[in-house]
Amino acid sequence: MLRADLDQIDIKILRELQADGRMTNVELAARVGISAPPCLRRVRRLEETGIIEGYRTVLNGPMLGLDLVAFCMVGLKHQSDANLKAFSAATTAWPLVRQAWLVNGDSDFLLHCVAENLTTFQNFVIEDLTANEQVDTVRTMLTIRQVKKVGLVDI
Amino acid sequence: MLRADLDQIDIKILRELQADGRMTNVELAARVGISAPPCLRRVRRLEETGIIEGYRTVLNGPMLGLDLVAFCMVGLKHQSDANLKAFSAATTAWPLVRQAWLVNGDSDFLLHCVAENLTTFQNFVIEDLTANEQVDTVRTMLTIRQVKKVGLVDI
DNA sequence: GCTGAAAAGCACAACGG
DNA sequence: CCGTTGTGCTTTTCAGC
Repeated sequence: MLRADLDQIDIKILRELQADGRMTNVELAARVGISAPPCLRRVRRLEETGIIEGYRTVLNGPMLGLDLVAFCMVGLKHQSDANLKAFSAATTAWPLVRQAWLVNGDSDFLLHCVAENLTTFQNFVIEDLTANEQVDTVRTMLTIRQVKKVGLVDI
Repeated sequence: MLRADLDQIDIKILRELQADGRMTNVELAARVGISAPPCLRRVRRLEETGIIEGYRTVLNGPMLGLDLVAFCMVGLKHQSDANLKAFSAATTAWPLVRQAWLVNGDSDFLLHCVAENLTTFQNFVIEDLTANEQVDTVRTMLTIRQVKKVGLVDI
């Protein structure tokens, strides 16, 4: 199932659910203009085909004592497939790293990190990241504030 | 309400809801070990205090024809407060930009962008981003693949 | 494909421990 | 604070169109 197989009602459903993932099926059906049972069938199909990957609750980091968001650009010593896989596995194991991308350009990986404070983050960079045997260079961008916080796919 | 005011049951609730934001209250209550009504009261309190910011449905980008994820590091000509605000407003208006951070270091902003393909993205960079009167420098990192896709806050 | 009705399950409020 | 109870709504299935 690809975008070509979605009609306008499916697109509407995805838009509504992105904005409010806990909307009841009855309200969703009313918003997209069909009755509840076919609406639920459409949602289930979108889930089964994988277009809907899941439902997440978004938490407020600062209220939970997570005051630092940073991005790390990491360059590896060697870019062999085995090294890329080994470093990927390492990022998966580090709880500070919330998302990681393999990228092109100057560095090899971009890490999106969240930590309690600067001390926690620096300890991670020194003790885990730069200490990792795959890692050659680390450049860090500390965030001051998030100015756009959308996450909605524009469909 | 801060993290200090959360007990172990609240923490469990947040963990469960992060992983599955559409879990029913009955199932959530069973998982955290209390009955449904007090569980729902806790969830409502977490919502009202803002620790729970909202519920989102996560979609699969490639299945929707969004095959390109990139990060742009943008430097402004002048970093006055008015310029920062003007550029922040611009990022909000661009649908390709899904998240934007004000950062320290070499550049001023980091943009997380999603586009259909390289052509769409290059058009955005040339026609919107570098054409913006605030913008001085743009450095782009195209992603090859996402190796860690968590999003769960480690609490 | 959709609609409509019916049964099962859930959310939510009220009350008592 | 938690738990129990009860009501109304939602979900979900199963007909029929």
